[in-house]
Amino acid sequence: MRQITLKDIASKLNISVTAVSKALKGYSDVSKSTRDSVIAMAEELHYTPNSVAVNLRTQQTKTIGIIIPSIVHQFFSKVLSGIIEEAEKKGYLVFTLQSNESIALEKKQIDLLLNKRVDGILMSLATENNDISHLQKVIDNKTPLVLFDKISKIINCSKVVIDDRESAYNAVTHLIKSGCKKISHFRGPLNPQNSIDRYLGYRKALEDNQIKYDPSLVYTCEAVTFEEGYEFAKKLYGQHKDIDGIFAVADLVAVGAIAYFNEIGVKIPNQISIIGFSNWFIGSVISPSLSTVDQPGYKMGKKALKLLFKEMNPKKKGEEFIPKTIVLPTEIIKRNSTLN
Amino acid sequence: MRQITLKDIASKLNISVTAVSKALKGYSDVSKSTRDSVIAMAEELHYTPNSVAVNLRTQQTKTIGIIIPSIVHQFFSKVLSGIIEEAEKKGYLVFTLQSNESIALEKKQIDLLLNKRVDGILMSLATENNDISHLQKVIDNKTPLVLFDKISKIINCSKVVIDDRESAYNAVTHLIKSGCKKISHFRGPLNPQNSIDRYLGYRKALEDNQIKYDPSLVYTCEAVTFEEGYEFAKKLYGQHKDIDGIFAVADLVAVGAIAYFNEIGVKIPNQISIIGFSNWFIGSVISPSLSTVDQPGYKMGKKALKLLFKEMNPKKKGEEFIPKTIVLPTEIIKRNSTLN
DNA sequence: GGAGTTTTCGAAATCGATTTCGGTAAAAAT
DNA sequence: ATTTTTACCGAAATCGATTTCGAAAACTCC
Repeated sequence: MRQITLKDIASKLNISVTAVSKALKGYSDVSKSTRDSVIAMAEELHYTPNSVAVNLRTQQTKTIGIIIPSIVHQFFSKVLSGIIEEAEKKGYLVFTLQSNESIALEKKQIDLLLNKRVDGILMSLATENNDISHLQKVIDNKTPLVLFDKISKIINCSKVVIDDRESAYNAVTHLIKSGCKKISHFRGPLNPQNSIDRYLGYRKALEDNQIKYDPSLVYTCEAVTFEEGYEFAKKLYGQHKDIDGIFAVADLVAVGAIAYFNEIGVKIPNQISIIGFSNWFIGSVISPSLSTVDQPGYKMGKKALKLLFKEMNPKKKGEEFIPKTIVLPTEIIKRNSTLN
Repeated sequence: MRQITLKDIASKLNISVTAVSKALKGYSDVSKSTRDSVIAMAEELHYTPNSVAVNLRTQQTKTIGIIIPSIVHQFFSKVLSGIIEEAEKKGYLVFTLQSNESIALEKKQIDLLLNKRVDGILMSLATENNDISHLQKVIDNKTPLVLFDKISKIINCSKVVIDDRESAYNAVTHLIKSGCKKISHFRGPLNPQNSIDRYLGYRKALEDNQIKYDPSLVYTCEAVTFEEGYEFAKKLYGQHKDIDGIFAVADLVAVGAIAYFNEIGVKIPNQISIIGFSNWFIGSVISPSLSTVDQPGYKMGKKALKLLFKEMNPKKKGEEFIPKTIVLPTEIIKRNSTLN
């Protein structure tokens, strides 16, 4: 049983394929009687247009591609979810790919998507990396591209981000306002812009509040895991019994630290306050619940897609598109791991 | 700047489109010299075949569709991740859609995927529901279909599942072996087969160990949330101070219960043992860490895809495909919320 | 009734790649 | 020298839908 085509309908009704196509698309140069019979026959045979053929003809596929470092990840899955839902509403389907933090994979995946002739591409980059030849390729290809969250500053395209520096600044300021005097930072890897910015926000907040920066209070999480949070909490507390605040680059790390302090009986937030980053679900169900910075994933996905659509369908045809960067606001979520 | 086509290469070299196509596809009836010049020119112009055209010609799109109830969900995102990676290796891209537990959306999405002429569809159903007309439509359409995890028994297609009944049986048996005498069950909603089976496994385990079933010890979680776990733990403990074991339909519910007992100072696992289901990440980082049943999401995704490919590419053409059901083994993960 | 207008229709081109089939020229065989 | 084989090439059909353009048919109007 093959798929029903226009030809099938045409031959059943003894008219031309042209007439059938026009009838179904509501052209004015078909008589009401043929239109009705065509529609009836299409209904009867359960005709659905072959989008592959339509795509070839119309030169657009009504699909977009998205590449994210990882799918099994609260934040990215939220972004993904937002994008897919929004795209579906506008009649677009989404190819999802995960780069697993590998630039080589990213390059391959870009090629796959371009081969599929997607109408646009959304990306969050693997790691902050200067090799952006594959991104340039997308742009040279005239395929609309929007980067979000983990972006590259040197590529000229639309972007949706949060202000990591300011968000971190606010988080640390919250610690200071609640009375912390000696604040440690469990930072992220050295390369990604996000973790650099959060680190810089941490330093700025100290500076603005006349707290001397002490490098021995900064630990670098390479993998950004629960275990790192736990281990660094242990190390930190071993060396600095008077520590009273920790700003972690991610909730998972913060949760690891909380686990350690719970274990050894250090009271949170009374003795040590802890604040994380991203607002993962886990932070809301542990004890004490974790104060954190809410990173609006779902919204980011929707915004990124909106930007992409704008670029895909310019108001005036042929108009040069001007890339735009949207900075989404974040919000401090005050829970029980910090004092008010 | 348009995409480069075979025509472009042909006209540059003053040969026919046919020759170019053949050269690139390694046909034997092209001379080495023309082949070389074609390949060189293709390289130079950065030619990539237009897969839309190829798809139309070859009548397959090298894409598959997947519909899951939710993306922002540990288990489903793991399945999704497994599927996408495996598909990519075989040269297929994946359209991801989420049904949000809505049958109406599921129907629309099926239509979308069929319109796109995907080569196969993978699904985990919204809720156990007897309306499977849309699934039948897929099968009538001769599009390969594989269901996983949340399946429908009445539809005749391949499936990948775990044995919920047996897994639950093992979980409850673990509680009993570790000394529990009065065991409560926080079950899932009444309709889904999964939660029915887990409930049945619970009853069977009690029965096989001569423990009388007491309906007042069973609570029904409608939304399967942390909050429900918390509330039911409170209710349960209010009425049955001598309760010593809880089997929760999902880790989230179990974690909610643990939160309550931690709050009121009831010792886990000494006074009450708790076991969950699914092995979500969260269970490994709370205190006490949660014993649970590991549900192999990543593996399930890969198996489901493998089955789908088998149906998509039968060894002998025209051979009738015989649906197959794979039951994946689960494993009890013993952590600190139960005694050994 | 003839000129002009409107309605309705379909052949053909197009999108880009693939593949069949027939044909020409050169090389090999007789 | 003639036939046969081999190597190489390209026109055309195909996949399914869309759209342009020309033409036929029906109708209006004086």
